[in-house]
Amino acid sequence: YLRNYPTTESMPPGALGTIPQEWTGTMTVRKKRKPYSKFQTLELEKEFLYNAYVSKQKRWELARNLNLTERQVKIWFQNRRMKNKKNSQRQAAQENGGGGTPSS
Amino acid sequence: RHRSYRQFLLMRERRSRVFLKARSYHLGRWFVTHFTHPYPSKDQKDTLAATTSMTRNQVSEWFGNMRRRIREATRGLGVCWEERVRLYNTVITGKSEP
DNA sequence: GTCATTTATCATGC
DNA sequence: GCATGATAAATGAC
Repeated sequence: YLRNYPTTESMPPGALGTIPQEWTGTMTVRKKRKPYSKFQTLELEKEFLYNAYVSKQKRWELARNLNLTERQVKIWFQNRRMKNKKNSQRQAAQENGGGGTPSS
Repeated sequence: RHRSYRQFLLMRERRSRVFLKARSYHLGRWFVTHFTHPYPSKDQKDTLAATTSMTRNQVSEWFGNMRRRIREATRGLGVCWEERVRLYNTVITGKSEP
């Protein structure tokens, strides 16, 4: 079933392959992750508490006020929803599986 | 059994980073050589699918995602695909254009 | 638009 | 120094 597939030998060394500029032969790097400031996180959390899904208008305002891009705000809400979900699942599993006090 | 074996192979393919990188690069090369119209036809998708061990639908998804993500990142900036691709990473990383 | 998953980096504790 | 968790960011699929 395995068929031919392109190899990395045809690519520039160290290239990610998925960054558009690389396709033209330009060397690029993936964006480094920058943790957000306390203020930024707090404001985002505040809005998240109000609504887990942010509207276009709100997204634009947040991006402007927090000096982020709309893309970053969008991604933050995505990640935050996933975090929320994971936490709820863990809590539910703890309640069901543990069946009460886990210690002593 | 066929299904699970197929699934197994797909998962293994998916786990191979080298494969995924080369696959994207291959599709990306097609993208930049068709800047005037980066919308592969059905036949072109089949060709690309064959050379990358993808399905036609995966190829469609890939181009759809890429066009959308590039367009969104460079909304209001580039007028053509070539310019948008050139600007993409500088917009994402927030660095000023060289 | 979303979600699920993965990747890469930062921050922290040891 | 380095395991480990938290979390931007990227990616494939829907």
